[in-house]
Amino acid sequence: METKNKIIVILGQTATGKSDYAVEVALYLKKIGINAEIISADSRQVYKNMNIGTGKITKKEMRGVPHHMLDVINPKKIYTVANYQKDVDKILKDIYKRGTIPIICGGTGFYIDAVVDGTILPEVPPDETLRKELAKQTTEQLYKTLVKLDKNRASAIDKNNKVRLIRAIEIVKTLGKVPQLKAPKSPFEVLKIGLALPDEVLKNKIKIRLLARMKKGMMKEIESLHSPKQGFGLTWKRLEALGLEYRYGALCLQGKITKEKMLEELNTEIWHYAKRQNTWFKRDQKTVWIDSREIHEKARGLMKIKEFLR
RNA sequence: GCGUCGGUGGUGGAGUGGUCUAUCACAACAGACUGUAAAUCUGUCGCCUUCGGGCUUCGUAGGUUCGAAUCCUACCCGACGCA
Repeated sequence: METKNKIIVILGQTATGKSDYAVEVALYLKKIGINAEIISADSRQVYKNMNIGTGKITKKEMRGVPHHMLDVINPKKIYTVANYQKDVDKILKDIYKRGTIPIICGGTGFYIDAVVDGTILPEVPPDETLRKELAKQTTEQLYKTLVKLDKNRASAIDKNNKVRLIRAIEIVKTLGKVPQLKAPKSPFEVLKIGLALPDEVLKNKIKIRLLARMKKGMMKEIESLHSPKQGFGLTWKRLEALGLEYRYGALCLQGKITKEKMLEELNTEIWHYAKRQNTWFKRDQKTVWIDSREIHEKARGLMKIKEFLR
């Protein structure tokens, strides 16, 4: 059995049941004599103390399967794809050394692909001072600047996308230009399994899940993240930047919106997020999609995985 | 019953004689994605289309006008006030 350089990816929109399925897969593999370890690919689950709002898997739910990339950093700090890529590369090396198989499981497509495709990101760390300076300018000015500095890159970025414009300028300032993102041959052999649900079913699941999270104490969690005594003392601004439940929860706790409004807006925002995820995932046509409600579909996924590892 | 205000596209809400299929926001749908990616950004959004354009909309029915979502009349509906 050759597992070196093989990666199983389990992806899908939020609320499709990825985490559970990943554990199922790992347990199944164990039964047929293969040890697997799960690597989370979730841009928010990397943060400590963000559990309910991110739907982080619990120790019990892991059922003894090793999990990585959960709770790796203080939510005050900004963690990026580049950090993720480096951390996971290391974990992958260890996993292969142990002779086990990695299962990358999560909904952050950008993170998954950065690892799996071996994307070469420009070696330019964020420069907060420069960013603050540039942020003062209008997008129009920034766009003009970028056109002057790197016409190629400018043509690929929408002139209204301030975040991207700033980052591009930041790269140009140290590298001279934004390097071509070569599509290097992926160092890995990858099987992507995608979990899917019909729109209406997913919308409903999102709704139910949000209410369940409220019951579990989501608001308390957000409140304590904000509190300097119990938690990390995250500013409201930071919480808002973390998005979805943290953003709207923070707005509600500040009294900027009512609880009803929060729940209503969150439902549509989470749905929007799910659709954005889908747009990303659809790009890779090789992904094997299964309906996560159907037991035989899940079994089909297991068979695909078994074949892949042969 | 009388009076006042109001009825605009899936929703909220502009527009008060021509440049109106009708600002804008939301929702809906599609898409982008080089260190914020749960973020950031774009497009479509009455109907038909051979993508040139064609056809029909602003409570309903009439009318005025070269021309009406916009003015007039009647009616219907809603809110408030007076009875």
